[in-house]
Amino acid sequence: MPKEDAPEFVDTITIKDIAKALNLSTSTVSRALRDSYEINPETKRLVLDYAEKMHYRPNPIALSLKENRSQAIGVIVPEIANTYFSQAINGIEAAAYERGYHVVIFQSQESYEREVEKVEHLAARRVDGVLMSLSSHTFDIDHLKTLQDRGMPLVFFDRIPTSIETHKVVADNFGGAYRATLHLLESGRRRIAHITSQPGLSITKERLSGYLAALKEYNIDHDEQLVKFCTYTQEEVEANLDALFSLAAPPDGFMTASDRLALGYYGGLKKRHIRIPEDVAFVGFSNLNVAELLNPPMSSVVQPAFQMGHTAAGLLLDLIEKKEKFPEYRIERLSTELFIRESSCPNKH
Amino acid sequence: MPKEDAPEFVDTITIKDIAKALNLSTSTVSRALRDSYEINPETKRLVLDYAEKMHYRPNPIALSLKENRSQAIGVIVPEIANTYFSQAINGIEAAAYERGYHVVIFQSQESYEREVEKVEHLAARRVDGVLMSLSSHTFDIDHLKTLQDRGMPLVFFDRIPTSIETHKVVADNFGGAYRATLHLLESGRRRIAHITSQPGLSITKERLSGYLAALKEYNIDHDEQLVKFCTYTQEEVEANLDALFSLAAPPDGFMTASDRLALGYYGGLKKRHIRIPEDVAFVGFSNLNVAELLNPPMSSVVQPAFQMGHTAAGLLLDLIEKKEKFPEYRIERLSTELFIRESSCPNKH
DNA sequence: AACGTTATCGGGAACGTTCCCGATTCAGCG
DNA sequence: CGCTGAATCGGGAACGTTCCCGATAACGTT
Repeated sequence: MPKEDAPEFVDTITIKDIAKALNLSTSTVSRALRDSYEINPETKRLVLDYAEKMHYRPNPIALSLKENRSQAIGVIVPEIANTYFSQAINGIEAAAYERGYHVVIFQSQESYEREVEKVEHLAARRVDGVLMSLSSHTFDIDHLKTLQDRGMPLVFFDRIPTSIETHKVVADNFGGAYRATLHLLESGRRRIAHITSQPGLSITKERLSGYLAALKEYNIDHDEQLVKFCTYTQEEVEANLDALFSLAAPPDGFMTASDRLALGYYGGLKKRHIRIPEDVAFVGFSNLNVAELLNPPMSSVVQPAFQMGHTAAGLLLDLIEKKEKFPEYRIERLSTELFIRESSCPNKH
Repeated sequence: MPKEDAPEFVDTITIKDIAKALNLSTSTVSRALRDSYEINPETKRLVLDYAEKMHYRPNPIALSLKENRSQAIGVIVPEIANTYFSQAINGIEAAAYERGYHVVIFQSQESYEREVEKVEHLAARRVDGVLMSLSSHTFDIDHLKTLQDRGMPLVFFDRIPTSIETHKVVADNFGGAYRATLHLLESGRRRIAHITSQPGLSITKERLSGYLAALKEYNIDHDEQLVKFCTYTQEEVEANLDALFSLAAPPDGFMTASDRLALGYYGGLKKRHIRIPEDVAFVGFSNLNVAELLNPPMSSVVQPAFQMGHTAAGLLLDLIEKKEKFPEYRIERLSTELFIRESSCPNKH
């Protein structure tokens, strides 16, 4: 629907204006600006000086139209207001910046519909590639398959799908969960609850496996009542805590996935006056920079978020610039680190 | 530097392809797609069906080139990995989304040079408007003045400049600081340190005024040794704490601005085993969602970050769409809220 | 029968840039 | 002296879309 409002007259100068002013052709100006060898040095100077004086800036939109690329990569994350993702985005931005690309950030808000929508948008905007971390409600990934089939370079990080062939960057979720659980077991806990995200997500499965592997090491059977798959509402936190603590054998340890869940349950436990670490030991899977300042300081498995974003973006840019003839898709697994703090220490005194 | 690599063949269909396939002209197809009255309903159906079948999506880049606008607004914030800003961005995204705009996010990383660079980029990319929060090292704002002079709609939020006339959205920094300081005074503290950001920033000045106004209420003179202007390094935290606690009369209360500073000094105090609130009472100026889980729970002045982003984006879009003939620039001041928690309570027992 | 209307469509310019083809000049060569 | 070939520049198409201006036919009106 065309509006009748006049276009903004951001007094921007074009190559055509320069040509007219200097009595040259647009081709000559264009070549002078790109420092082509077939332009007289004097003419070059003339053009360059005038362009400088008039603050000429090439129009990237015209470029995009011509070259069919935008020098921009799209990023879709579940939410920005999450320590892990904002750190990862920092890494992405750094990598993109180093190689002359822009970053366009979208949020799926953990919603499948929003995600599909954002993917459509990015495709329409002709970004040169897409970096994704799946929403927790995404079970069907046809939208991403067709995106890739259409030739769009695609790289996943953190929350990756299993059924798409491309580069993927993940943290060592298995190892992190394994060591965290083992740590709880070593400190004498035997009823360890695992609070995690949607069962469909890759990270959920890997962390669950790590958790189970540690239990097996201690010959402890998998009690399904101790594993809670969560969305992110507060009511759910309460309901799950109710369920857990009305068990005949309530949990004496918590191993939670993600920043959000860790905080939600940390708060939930404190509200119920369940003491940490006396009553239950607690390890989060989190990138919070305030873990140490919490009450008590929270043990947690930390992912190399910045690094993950950086590598993911690097891989995507390689794909875009076809550094490799036959992209042998690989999966980068970056190691996690377990920080042990008071929340999981054996009772003091 | 043109590369010889073949352009991606994202098999995307254009209006020209449809025209060729249906033996029509591009004009007809274009009009059919826009549901023009002067196109035969049958032809319309034909075109629409074919377009649907072939997944036709208009090329926004071509549109941008023609209309000289991008349906996108640019946002420049000091950093994304900051609770306040990521919340504000959420608000911006929501408002933009409601009105059919995209959001392109850039970080200045608290650096003046980066900020100038990002502003240049946004101008070159022909965003339809810019939303800004100044970096802490930005003292000269000529880059923004010329941006505005060139006709780019511009709205500031949070960290606003004084010498540019446009819409601005801020929190009630004065009121927040005033109430926070008053609260500390009421609980008996008399040597209240104020830790704040760079003196050049608007928010710094306003919060300082609030702090001073509260002191005046209690007839307490302004002791400049108690006010620390900070950048954000850890060494600085230590140095400032050293200075403060080697005073003849060390502080018995802290009123800090920003998430970063609050956390830095909270941690610094704890590391020195200075007890909160016994030795010093503490109030932060922060949007941390974990304030309650800290040790001890941290009192803080909370800004309506989401709301601020939302209104700022709304004002910008009004400006872009020229809803108002003569934009009477105004400054929206949203109220802050003081949450009192244990960190500033009078000694218990 | 000549003309105005209406409905329906096509041609082509324009947005800013690059690039393929030429076109012109002029020095130097045989 | 005519030809080759650098050196230097211009014309115009193309990217995908919209829109102004016509063009054509089939009508209905006097």
